[in-house]
Amino acid sequence: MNEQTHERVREIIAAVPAGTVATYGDIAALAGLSNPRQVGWVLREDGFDLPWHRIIRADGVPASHLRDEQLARLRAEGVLATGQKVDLRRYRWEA
DNA sequence: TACATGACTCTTT
DNA sequence: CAAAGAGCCATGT
Repeated sequence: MNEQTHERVREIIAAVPAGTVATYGDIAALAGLSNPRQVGWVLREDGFDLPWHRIIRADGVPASHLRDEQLARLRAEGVLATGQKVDLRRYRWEA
């Protein structure tokens, strides 16, 4: 993994404002990555000090193993979810 | 080098 | 609306 790219991903995620969400694909595109899976990789390896709960899948559902925790944190920021899906049209962050 | 795994996404059934 | 398949790329064994 490229160091610069890695840092760029971290910066972008850190820049996502509270009360909004972004998809893995969004972050990947902004960071210049072709594959969204790389974003997930960065978060898994080095995302403990980042607002990881604001990063969700393209269908509005958070990663399965973090689903509950993420939805809880988002709800606390004012991001409401229908069932397990967040309304991207309303909360999606745009750079 | 080859194969499996995973915080993904898109298209087609 | 749910499920399946195919791309995708970094890592670990």
